[in-house]
Amino acid sequence: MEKSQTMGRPASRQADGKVSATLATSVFERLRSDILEGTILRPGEKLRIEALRERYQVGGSPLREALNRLSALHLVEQIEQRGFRVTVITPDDVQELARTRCWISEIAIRQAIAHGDVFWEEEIVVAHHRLRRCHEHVTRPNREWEILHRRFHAALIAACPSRWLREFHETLFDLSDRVRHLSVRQNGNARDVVAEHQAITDATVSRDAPKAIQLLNAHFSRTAEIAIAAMSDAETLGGEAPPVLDSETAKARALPRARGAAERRTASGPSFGPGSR
Amino acid sequence: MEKSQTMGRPASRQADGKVSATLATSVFERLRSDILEGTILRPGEKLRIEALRERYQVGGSPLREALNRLSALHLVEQIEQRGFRVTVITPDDVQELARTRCWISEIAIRQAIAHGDVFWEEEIVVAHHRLRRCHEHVTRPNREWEILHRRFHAALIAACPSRWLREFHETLFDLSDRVRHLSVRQNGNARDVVAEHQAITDATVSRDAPKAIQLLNAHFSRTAEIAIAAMSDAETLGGEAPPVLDSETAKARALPRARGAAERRTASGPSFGPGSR
DNA sequence: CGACGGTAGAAAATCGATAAAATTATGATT
DNA sequence: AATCATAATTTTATCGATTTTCTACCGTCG
Repeated sequence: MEKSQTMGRPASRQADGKVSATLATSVFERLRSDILEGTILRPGEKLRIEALRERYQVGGSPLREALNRLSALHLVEQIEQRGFRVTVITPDDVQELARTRCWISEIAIRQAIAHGDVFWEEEIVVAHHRLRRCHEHVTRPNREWEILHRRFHAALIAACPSRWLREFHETLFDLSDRVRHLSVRQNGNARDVVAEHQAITDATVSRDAPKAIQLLNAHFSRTAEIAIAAMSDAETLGGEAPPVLDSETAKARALPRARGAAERRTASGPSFGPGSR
Repeated sequence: MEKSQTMGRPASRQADGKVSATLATSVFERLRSDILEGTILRPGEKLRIEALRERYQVGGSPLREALNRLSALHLVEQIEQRGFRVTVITPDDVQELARTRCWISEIAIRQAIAHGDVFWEEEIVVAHHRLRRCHEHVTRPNREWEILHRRFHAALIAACPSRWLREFHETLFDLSDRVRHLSVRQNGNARDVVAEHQAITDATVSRDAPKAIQLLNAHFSRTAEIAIAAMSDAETLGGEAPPVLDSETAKARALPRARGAAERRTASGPSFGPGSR
């Protein structure tokens, strides 16, 4: 009987120091994390309020608020009157995303190099050091590495004086991160990421803007190439497969009244882009 | 007694063709519009759920969803546990915003010029023609002009192949538009906006990217300068009507105890936007 | 045999009542 | 006057009721 109070605002575990002040923000972050990770919430997946309420143990209100915020970041898409679903990604999107990243980061890194002080330089070095150390300790990229990787790229442009540019950069980083996670299974390690990051660090700290831009562009492009290759492999076909993910919809009905453990369909659905062909 | 149904989903006037499919989207658009206009919802203004419910005649749920979306666009800022308020703008923000706009639009217009086809060119010409015609018919900028102005700037970069860039552009346009409205009162018209738009159109359609970029940058910079000047004026004057940003803070400092009556101006008025057409 | 239309059920969207936690204002006390 | 306790307000959140919209199914008709 841990559910003593029937309704009203539940106790917010603020003393925890881990959970956010509001449930809406908390579930926003958890959803975001799960979408970026790509293992639980896959592209195209329908996000039914009831199911999410069950999974995240929150009410509908904070859940909807979180989904609305996520839709502004393009991590979920909302179709009016038809609810939310995880945003679908096509190879074209990945290409477009990578190009946009190059453009945005070019400006951002140029501005950062122009405005950055000594502290900024040091922060980059530290961030890169931590990232590399993490790479040495654990072979497979893990959650710790993900965080450090994000921090490193943020540190590079931290001195960019435009908060909007920094934010756009972060938004694009999120989307790319998600793409990378979705395609990392096939990816062996024919890529020396550590060396790439080292080179980027060196060029940036030594204020060589053209070099840093060139290295970053290559970095992003390579990531995109790997992802696109992985997506094509997964679909096992050529051409633009329309991202219509309806496999679950087909088998969703048929249970008018019995839905006790019927939420399991997300567990076994392996298809990344259950190709229409 | 027109309120026969007591609760549940209210009738969405979809047949109207004007109101959005969901109340959340509808109130989102109305809030956005009111914030951009700047006359009703002023910078720094506290957005109390109860008051907004009254004003927009909606429940708390769609209202919170709308506010969450708006906070992702930086039109309102949310402080956890302390609610929402209209985002405050400082002269520094305006400067930063203008610079970012220049950077983003530089890439966008360059890409648009590189990828645009004949149809894109024609759309620009049409958009500009409509904007100019509106200028001739009505002296003072009105809602119609605002829409056409927005469409014109969107048309310029419509051929940019990156949807993210187009969206960033629009976000920044919104914020700038808001700044402009807040500072347009002082501004006489020592500025030939029609000529500026004409020059931008000509340069773009004739595919002269450097020229178009230079003109756009000047266009944005001029807007920012006027706004910053107006903001300084307003601050020194300290009047009531001028766009004193952060009015709440000033008010709180002046009269720490009398805030009951001041908040009531929004009571049960007829929803301001009668002829939104 | 496939397009069409009606219908049932599921899901989305919304409101109102309720409630707890947090913030802010108020008052009392030293 | 500064400080702490208390009251009022606001924010955040749950739940259940309710209505609209969507979707799938099913039988009919061309």
